[in-house]
Amino acid sequence: MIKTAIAESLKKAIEEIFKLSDTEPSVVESPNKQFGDYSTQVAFQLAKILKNDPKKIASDIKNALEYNSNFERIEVVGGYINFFLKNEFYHKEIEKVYSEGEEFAKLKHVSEEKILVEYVSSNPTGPMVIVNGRAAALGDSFIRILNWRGYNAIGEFYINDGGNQVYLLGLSCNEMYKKLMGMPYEIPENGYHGSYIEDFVKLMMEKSDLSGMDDKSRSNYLGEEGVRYFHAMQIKSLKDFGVIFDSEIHEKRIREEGLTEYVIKTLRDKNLIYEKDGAIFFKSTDFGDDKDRAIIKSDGKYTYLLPDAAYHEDKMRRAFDYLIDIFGPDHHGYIKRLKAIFKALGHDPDKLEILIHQIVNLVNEGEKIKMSKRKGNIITLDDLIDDVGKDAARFFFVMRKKNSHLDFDLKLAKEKSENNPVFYVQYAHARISSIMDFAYSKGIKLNEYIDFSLLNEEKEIELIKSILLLPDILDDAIRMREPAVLPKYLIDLSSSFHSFYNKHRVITDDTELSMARLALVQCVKNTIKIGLNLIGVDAPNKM
RNA sequence: GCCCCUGUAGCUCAGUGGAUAGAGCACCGGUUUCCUAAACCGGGUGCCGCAAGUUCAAUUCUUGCCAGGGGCACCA
Repeated sequence: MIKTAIAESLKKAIEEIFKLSDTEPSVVESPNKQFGDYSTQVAFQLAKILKNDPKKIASDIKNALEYNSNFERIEVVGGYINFFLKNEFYHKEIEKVYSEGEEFAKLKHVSEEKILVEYVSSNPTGPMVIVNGRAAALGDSFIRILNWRGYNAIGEFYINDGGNQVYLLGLSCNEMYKKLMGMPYEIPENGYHGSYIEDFVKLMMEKSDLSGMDDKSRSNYLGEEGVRYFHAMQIKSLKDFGVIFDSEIHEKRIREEGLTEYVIKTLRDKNLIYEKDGAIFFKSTDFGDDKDRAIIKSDGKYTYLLPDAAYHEDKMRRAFDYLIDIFGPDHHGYIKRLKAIFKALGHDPDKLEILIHQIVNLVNEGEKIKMSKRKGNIITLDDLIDDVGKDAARFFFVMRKKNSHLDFDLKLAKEKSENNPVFYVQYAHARISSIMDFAYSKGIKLNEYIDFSLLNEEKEIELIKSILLLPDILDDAIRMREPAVLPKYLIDLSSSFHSFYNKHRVITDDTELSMARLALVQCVKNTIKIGLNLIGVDAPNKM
């Protein structure tokens, strides 16, 4: 917010002196204290346009700016303009933050746009695995941040309960049933092999009499029931992970409502499909794809793309203005064809944004754990939560940028308590709670007049600066679609706090100063709590 | 063969056109009669994978190459 204010006044000054209206001056935090609090290199950019010495331009701008009472002074070094802010500026700002309390940095209605974020959407054929946890943490945090900053976003889970995998799940379960009954069996190669299949079938054998059914009806039955069972299991895991979806959409419903037929008809009317070898192909190459994609197989069954296209049609019919899909790395090749068919259906492809996150490797004792869903040796999200806790898991998943290949070291995470950043941040919060309790026991309360101008120590100003960054950080997270900036910020903020704490006492004999400092750490506490909540991590008062 | 991601300190990673490239961990030393020592303070490391190009300015953008990971269906 400070940056944009400075940028605004720069823009004004530039307009005045040089009659240039379309410059967007970038203001950055100074890399070094000797260069002030903020600085801009706009003079370098203007040098080219104005064909003049950046030094001269910088000092001209400086002269036009000096009326601003927020600045202690403005210095020109080379072509850089460095801003030194008065402490009074920070006092005013922290007072505002203080009055906002736990609503700090929260905005109302910056946009009327309805945003739909689809994420996780794992097949209901087994438990949640680790990589789903990454998608869940990423999507949920992103939605929370969007809404905190005044956007209108909801999260949705798409349940693939209408396609081939339901059939395969049924087959696999039926073969498992036969195995458990001591009959000859053969689990299909591309079927599901995990021990969770056995658990499920055993449960079903207790619940109902499967022996009276023939293979086909038993297979169908187990497939249908299995999808329900595993979906419920997944939703439960996500809930334990702090992720709750605003909406769930069933592929089955999409099919039943005739949306798939609508897609076929629309594409046929536009002459965008053709038959080849008994299958129906969509001309995705017309939209930049590498090759045309089958939407109906020669056996008459739909490929994944067709109902998914219908699902996206459904999203648009529900009057969303902007769609974001968060997919795993194995779906990157799918982006082109999905966007292609989305466009073919008459929608603006710029309204559909697809984000890809990278894989998660589990590492233990320095060795990667090889997992194979097919072979059934998987580690589930539940296992991870049991192992390292929800808070650590969520913090870690979000801490890395989505494009990084995340190595999740289980052993380290388990024994982590001493070097785990999530504890570092939570500890700062708990520590402040403790200070509040102490202050209360000394009869100091916060609801009286606070004189923030008493805060002039270097550590105090640094702490205020750090607090004031939150709105910018959240907007960065949104702009870059990268919640990762938030945990990083919280670590920095906590570090500033711990450093302040070790140098200065909050509660002293000086009541006025004690109150000002108490109010300051209250702001830190609120900021940490807000930040942690936005990534789904608890902010404990005691540790 | 084609496509995607990554390559920065011993390790894990920030840094999405600007000043001397930064944190944490690990390692060594110091700090507690005092609000939580899960903390703080001090100590040092870099052909920013390589090579060209664009630019006043490149770790950042472009291209090529090298290395690691992932993906290339009438699977989902």
